[in-house]
Amino acid sequence: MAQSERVTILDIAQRTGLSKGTVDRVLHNRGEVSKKSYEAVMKAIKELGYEPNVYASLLARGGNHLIAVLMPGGEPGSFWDLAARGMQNAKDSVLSSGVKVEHFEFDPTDIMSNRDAAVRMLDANPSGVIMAPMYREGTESLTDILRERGIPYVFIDSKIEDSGYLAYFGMPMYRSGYLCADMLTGGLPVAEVLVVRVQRDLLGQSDPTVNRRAGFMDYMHEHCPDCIIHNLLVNPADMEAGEKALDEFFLDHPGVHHIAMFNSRIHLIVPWLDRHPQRGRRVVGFDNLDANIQALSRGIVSALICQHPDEQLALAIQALSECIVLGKHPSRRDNFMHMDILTRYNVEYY
Amino acid sequence: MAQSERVTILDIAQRTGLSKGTVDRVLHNRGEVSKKSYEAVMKAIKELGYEPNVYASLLARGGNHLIAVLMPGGEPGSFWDLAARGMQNAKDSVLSSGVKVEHFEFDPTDIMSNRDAAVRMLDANPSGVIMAPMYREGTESLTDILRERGIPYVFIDSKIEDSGYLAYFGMPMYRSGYLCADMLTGGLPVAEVLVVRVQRDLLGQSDPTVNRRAGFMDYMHEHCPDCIIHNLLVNPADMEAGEKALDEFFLDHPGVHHIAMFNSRIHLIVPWLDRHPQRGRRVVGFDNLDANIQALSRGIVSALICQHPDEQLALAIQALSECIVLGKHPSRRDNFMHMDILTRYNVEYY
DNA sequence: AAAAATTTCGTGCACGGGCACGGAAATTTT
DNA sequence: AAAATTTCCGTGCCCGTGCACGAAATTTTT
Repeated sequence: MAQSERVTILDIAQRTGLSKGTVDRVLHNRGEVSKKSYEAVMKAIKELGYEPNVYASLLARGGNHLIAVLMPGGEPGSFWDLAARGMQNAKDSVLSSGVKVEHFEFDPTDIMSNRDAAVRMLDANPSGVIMAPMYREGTESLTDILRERGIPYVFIDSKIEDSGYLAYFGMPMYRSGYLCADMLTGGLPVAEVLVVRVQRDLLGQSDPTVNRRAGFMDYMHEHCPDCIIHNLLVNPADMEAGEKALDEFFLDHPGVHHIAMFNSRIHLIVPWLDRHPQRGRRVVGFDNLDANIQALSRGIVSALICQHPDEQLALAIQALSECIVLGKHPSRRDNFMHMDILTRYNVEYY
Repeated sequence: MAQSERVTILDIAQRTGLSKGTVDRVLHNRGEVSKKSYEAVMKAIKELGYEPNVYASLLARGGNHLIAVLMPGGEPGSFWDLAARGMQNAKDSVLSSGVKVEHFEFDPTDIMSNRDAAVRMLDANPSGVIMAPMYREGTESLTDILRERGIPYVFIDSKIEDSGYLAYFGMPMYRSGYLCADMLTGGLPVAEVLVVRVQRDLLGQSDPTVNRRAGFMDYMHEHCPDCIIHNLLVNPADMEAGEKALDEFFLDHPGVHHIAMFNSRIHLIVPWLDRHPQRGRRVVGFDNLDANIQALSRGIVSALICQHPDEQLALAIQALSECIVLGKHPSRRDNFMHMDILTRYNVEYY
């Protein structure tokens, strides 16, 4: 049974004439080993092809690791709530590896809340961190600390360049805008489309949908150069005014039947679309929020482009946990999630 | 630190006034336990919420389990090859749980080859089996043996009813046909469509695409009742004749611009489409074979509906491994995979 | 050269569960 | 009721690694 002949720490202790304690010390290069025996052990490890037994290791350590997730909270059914759900699922799968996961929420509109959450997180002394960067300087000073302490961190949703992040999981934003345009027009010439956008008044916060918008515009220029692209700004906090604006717009432009939105809030205009079914013949939005899904299966929304915030979290947790427990580095640093196209006919098995 | 209070076998031994040996016996219901103490232990397990420590368990047992995968082999890039790739990936993730995965290939067109692979597989004495049922009786006699030996098995791709399978992972075939029709027509009325089908001459083998075809037809009846649906049979082994048939067909029906196929072989007609770009304005097929993907990104094929054979395998292996190692049963027995819609604009991040 | 300080190393227990062996308790037989 | 079974159960060692503690070896100091 050559296969069951596992090389253990004792084998290499015996081979070198040292004790398992010493071998252990070099394995974790935790010092207190003479150069001579260090090299002897390394040589024996190579020769015998030693590989540590993960189980024994986890058993002994008691596996008390913590992965801290620093990302916004959100109302039930919102984008970040979906992400949180994915986190919950992934939790169990790594719990058996002795890794716990804790969510440090903050208010995405409040920079102080972000700082506060970061401090609380550091106090918890995590072995790894997952974060959604929202404010550049805040994130940078945090990553400085993490790098200093040797704590690996991964970005989700968006990333900040040039820091030593372990991995990034997100969506190709530009490409998603391109795809959105294709889904909206069906590849056929369209005379006019309406893009509904959401007012942003948050200083210092970057708008992640700008790239998406760029992709959308480029597609239109390339495939539909004569199309008129209307824009309508809407305030999510005051949809009454928003609906009034829609009424007015369609009074002036009765020929528009194609509507798109670049963020996850397409559901905001669903009540209005419900009352004006002839207006939105083709409606495309983003993200599988509960409200969006519902509108999709009712046929109000034609298609949703989804990026699996839950899967992002799951993969991030997975990768980070492997790094912490097994010391493995992810095979790819930048991971672009695939974009799923959802229609009312494939949504039910989603 | 209430959180680090793991409930161990000794805790429940103490609680019941018994010893860990006895507790162990009931955990693996290996008998030699009086009814009274059996129930006491079970009660304590419930109350304390005991969960076995996988690592300790694997450490002690030496964790030598084998999952046998009984499914067809295939040329590189083919459907079953994709599945095999998914298997390879999943392999690593369970290897760390002490579970090995072995692929027992067979020739899907040869029933004897199937039998042969099944015998070889049984000889390997697996702890769990994953199989793609192709021949009804062969599969049934195999599952009889497995059930007798208490070996759990899961079906992928298609399933055979009424046997004690642990789980099933596959695609909702009917629904996929429905979706195919929607993607082909774009929800708009179409006058004529062409369905290219593949000749089957394999006796005793069931055609998994019949349900897909039914879904397609139902959609057309409901949304496009006036559409004429043409059928063309093609022999994959003789595409020269097939292309001639296509030439003839379009001579008679120059108004057809919508083409669909119900299996993964849309790539067969791609060379022909290449030479007749005006014919297939809208072409829809299934499955992310390399050849199909290529045709998609070149714009020859408009959309592919994909079912992730690789993900099927990954999930199946995952579920089976959890059952073997942890004794957990999957939360859902029949798992319909979601269907992904691929266009040339979202394919690159797939 | 002896004492002190420092570096290097070995020993032994812990982690949680599997399992064999033998002994105690309950049951059956004589 | 004592002996022989049978049923049931407890003890103890093992899996391979982590880590604390203290001892041995080496170097530095007096």
